[in-house]
Amino acid sequence: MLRNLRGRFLLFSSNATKVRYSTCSAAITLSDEQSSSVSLPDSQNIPESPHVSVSRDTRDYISTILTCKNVSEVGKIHAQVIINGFLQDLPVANKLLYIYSQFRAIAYAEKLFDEMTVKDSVSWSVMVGGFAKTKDFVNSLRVFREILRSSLNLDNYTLPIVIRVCREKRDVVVGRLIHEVALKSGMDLDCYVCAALVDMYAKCGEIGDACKLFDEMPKRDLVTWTVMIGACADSGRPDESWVLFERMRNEGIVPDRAAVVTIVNACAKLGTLHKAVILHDYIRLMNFPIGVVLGTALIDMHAKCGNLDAAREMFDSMKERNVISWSAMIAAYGYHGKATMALELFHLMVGDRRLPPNEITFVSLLNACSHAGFVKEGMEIFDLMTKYGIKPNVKHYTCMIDLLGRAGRLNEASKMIETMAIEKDETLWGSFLGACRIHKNVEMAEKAARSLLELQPHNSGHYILLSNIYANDGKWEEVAKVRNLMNQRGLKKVPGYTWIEANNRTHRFKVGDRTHPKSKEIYDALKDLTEKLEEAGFVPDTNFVLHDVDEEVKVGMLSLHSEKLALAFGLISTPEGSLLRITKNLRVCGDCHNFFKFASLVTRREVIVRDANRFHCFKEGSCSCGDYW
DNA sequence: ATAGGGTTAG
Repeated sequence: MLRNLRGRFLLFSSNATKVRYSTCSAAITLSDEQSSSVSLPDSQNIPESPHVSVSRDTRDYISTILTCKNVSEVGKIHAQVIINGFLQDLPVANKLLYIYSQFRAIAYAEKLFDEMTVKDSVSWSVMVGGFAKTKDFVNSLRVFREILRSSLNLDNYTLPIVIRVCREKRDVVVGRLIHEVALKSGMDLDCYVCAALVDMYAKCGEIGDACKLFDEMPKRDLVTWTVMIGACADSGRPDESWVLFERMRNEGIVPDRAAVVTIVNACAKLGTLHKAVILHDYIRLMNFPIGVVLGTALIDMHAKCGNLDAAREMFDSMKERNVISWSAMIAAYGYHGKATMALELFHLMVGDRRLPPNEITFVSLLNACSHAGFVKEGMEIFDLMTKYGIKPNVKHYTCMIDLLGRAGRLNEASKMIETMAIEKDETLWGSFLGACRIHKNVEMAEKAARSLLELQPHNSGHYILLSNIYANDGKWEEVAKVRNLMNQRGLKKVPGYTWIEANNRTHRFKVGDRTHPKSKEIYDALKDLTEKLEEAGFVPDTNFVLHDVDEEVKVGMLSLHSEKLALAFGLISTPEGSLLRITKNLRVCGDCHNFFKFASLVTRREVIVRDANRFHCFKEGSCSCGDYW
């Protein structure tokens, strides 16, 4: 029978290559040997010859194919389909194609596809999807191009696949081309296609196109809303995610788990504690089962909204945790300045739990060490990476440069940069430059700045940093040069903003802001506070003012920093002794950091400041970061 | 018969 089958099979594959022949005959051999272990209708009655076929209908075959647990089982059915002459039956053949591609057995699918004498748009679509599933984007798009060249019509099933391929490749040029082709074809694009397009544009950074398409859609379903909510969060507008989520629910659409995870993620980016509380209450109310993914998202949200205890509570309550959950919790301790807890958790993870860490776990850990000034521990962790088979990438090196640099070990940091065997990026040089600034090393700073301006000539932050360094060194000519260069290139300083939550509302301040209705009271309170702090020993650090002006003017400018205005506002508009939560889009400057320390002592207030990438918890005159700001 | 969205760093 085996010979019989193989011979029959070869008739169907006259153009088969040697490799293809061997793979397929192997499948048939396997299925033959295992026939007794697979339960199939009529399995005892496999005919000796295809001509004495016991006829089974299309639906029978399809449901049998769907019960297959692996490729060899499919191969067995495949053989029967051939024997009984059902390969001409398109639904059956397409289902076989589909199941092969689901098992990522793309070679089998391809061979079957080549053998099919009749194909329809489903067959082609399944092939496009099969290649996409195995991340073979080149072939996926190749098959799609063949569809375009053929007389087949485009359909709403193939389009989402290829659009997704463009998303994965971050190829908005091809993505837009496909969009245009689809529009020109005159077909109606359904929700699947539009959702895929919105997502593709958003992930490629073309948020304008994503919004436009979303607004113009006649109908939006849950996935479309979810995609748009995520798109807003990814493009730095998590406040809009929140609004969209409410709008969606007002339209009567009930979120599912993926939608909830998306909004939790947006809320993490938003960083507002009261919204985090509302959202978690809502999730509890709706009785959403909290699995690994949602649980991990909630850990991250609570931590980034400043509630480390709630994050830990979530972590402890989870029945199942993966590397991502552990890494999220380790990272949370890290940016809250609790390096000891981060290290402890890591040792529990790799010790008792025997869970292998990944490269992100190590970024989180190294970051924890640099935030807390744990130089020795950081270096140990860095060495440990290789033992887990993880090669340090540029992010790990950046943490190390940060760690060494902040600790004042600029020579070691510099040596590390020189000897590392990987390509250096702007974040790495930026880290080094920041350290040079803290420790006022002009020569090293110049070297870093040169590399930086070469890599990113349009990032104004680098120019500011360099001119600050020159200014602090009294090199006013150099300051002017850098400033001119910035102006020539049409660059502006990124504005610094500070937000503070008070009475469930968020208030925003910028330098010297006078737009707030309570402006007068804020400035009075700030003046009053500054006097008290100076009595307690606070000395303004004018190193953090750029301009070539008198000391007195510099002090005046320092006092206008947005974080100080926000602090003053918080003090007068919240009950005495209550915790203050402040967010800044850039890094808090050294003078403000010191100011907040004194303020926490004098006002007996705990202040949590979340800046560009870290939390600073000020309490009784000190900060959780131990001044490794 | 074939299709779209969700978790950790920077």
